[in-house]
Amino acid sequence: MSKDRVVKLADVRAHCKSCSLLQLCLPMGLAEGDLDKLDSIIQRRKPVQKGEDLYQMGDSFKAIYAIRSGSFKTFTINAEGHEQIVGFYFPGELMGMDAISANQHICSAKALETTSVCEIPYDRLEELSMELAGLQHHFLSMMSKEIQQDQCKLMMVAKLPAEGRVANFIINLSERFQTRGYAANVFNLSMSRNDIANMLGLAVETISRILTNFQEQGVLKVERKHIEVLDIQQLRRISSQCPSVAQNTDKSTSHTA
Amino acid sequence: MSKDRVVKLADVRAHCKSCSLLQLCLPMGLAEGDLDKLDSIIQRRKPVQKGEDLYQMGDSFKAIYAIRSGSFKTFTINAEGHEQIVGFYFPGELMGMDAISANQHICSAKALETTSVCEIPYDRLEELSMELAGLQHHFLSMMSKEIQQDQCKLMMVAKLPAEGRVANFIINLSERFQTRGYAANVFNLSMSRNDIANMLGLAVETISRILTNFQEQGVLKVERKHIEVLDIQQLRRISSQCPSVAQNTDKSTSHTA
DNA sequence: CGACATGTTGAAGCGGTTCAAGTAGGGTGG
DNA sequence: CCACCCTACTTGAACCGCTTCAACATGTCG
Repeated sequence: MSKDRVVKLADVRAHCKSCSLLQLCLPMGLAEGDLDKLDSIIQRRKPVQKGEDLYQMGDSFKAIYAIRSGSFKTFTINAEGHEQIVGFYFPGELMGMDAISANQHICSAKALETTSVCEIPYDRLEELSMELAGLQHHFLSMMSKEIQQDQCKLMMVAKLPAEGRVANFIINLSERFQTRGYAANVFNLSMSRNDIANMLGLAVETISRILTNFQEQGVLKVERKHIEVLDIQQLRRISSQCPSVAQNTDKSTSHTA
Repeated sequence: MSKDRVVKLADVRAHCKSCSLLQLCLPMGLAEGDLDKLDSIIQRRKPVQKGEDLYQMGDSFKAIYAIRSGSFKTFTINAEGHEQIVGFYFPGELMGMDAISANQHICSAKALETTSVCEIPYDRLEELSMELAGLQHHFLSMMSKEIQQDQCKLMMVAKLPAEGRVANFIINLSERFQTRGYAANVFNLSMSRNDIANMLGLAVETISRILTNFQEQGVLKVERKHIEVLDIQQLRRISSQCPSVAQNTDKSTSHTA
């Protein structure tokens, strides 16, 4: 579709080169020429409408997706038909990396709002990674970061009481928005209370009560989906306080260390 | 051990080519010649003693480690000095992939028993991956599998009640042992009850009680670290039963789907 | 507007934690 | 070899954080 010199004006803004997420997303750190190579394999999709699935559990794995705008939730459906949310994804983030191993998607991805994505055919990406060391490194790095973040979520859900989880969740969103150039202290939740509760392993009512508490304590201002962070320090305090639990200073296995 | 041509006798068994974990580990699917190339960059360490750290949180990232025998736990220490266990690792599995992104380890890895590892210098691995498509693909695949497994853990901890978590944990171990050619129904826990509790987000006492229950119900035979699985079907049933929770059939965001 | 989904608030119940006490291995030194 | 100690593990009972159930409030969309 790309012409060259003369015509592709309207086209341009859809390319990595002119994308504001360049520094976050897969092409980070690539030289100009290499960027073009990556750009050439990326396909753009029409926007995914709110509630629509980008891919579903069990779909064969064809591509990694980078989000340009909007947001997704990823989730699995278990035997009883219950949904378990795995994560939320925002602009500049990659989705689908969990599917490489099994060669099929193990989560579904549903748009939380009208969302646009770049589709990166995976076989082409592997090929190109053989050629561009920078691309390979950065892709591995993004997968590594995904591992890191999943492990953080695990620790949060395993160790923090309800308040801590919610505080942690808000801080995490705040930081991700900030990284993308949005305000750190004012933002909108694109996901429902139900989705938040589900991911954090809590009941919806608990989320509701905690948000109300935070508001009463002057930590947050909450109005439906609109969140304003008033006291980030306090949020951090709440999110890092373990219940009590001396539990494991671990003199156990460490008769050497 | 195998006597080969003439020379490298004692050496041979330490190489990928003759390693029984070949089909699980990083070199999976490589051709003979390529295998030698990978083999040439791998350094072998002397065994890590029980309780000794292979690496610690904050250490600069130099290498990925493949386990040859024994087991590790990985964990972080939070602000209050409490340990949070991230995972357990067994022969044929890779550790340290979470460190690529930050270029430093975000977990510590401690040997649960005397353990031997192969050290794979990461810069050499990236270089070699540029050359060998099969290696690149398989490495990405192993990272993808790590993501998958971390997400499974998250869902388990977020959704299952205590019994389900323990059942799930046992099944997971059983499957991993089986894949490695050990018995699926009889094995030893190299980690303490404390470590199990920690990873599952439960109290030690709860683990103890649940194991006792399982034994009384005839699902397991438990004797200290020795576990025998008597009724795997029942274990699966327990591990997949959500508490009650219709919670999220999600007619919500899906006014399209 | 009416209908349905989402979110909030209150009250009761329970699963799992916490606290407390006791048992049992495994290693060490006498 | 046994006595001892330390740690891991087990068991019981009280407590509490979160869930569940129920009712209501508020948006949102056909």
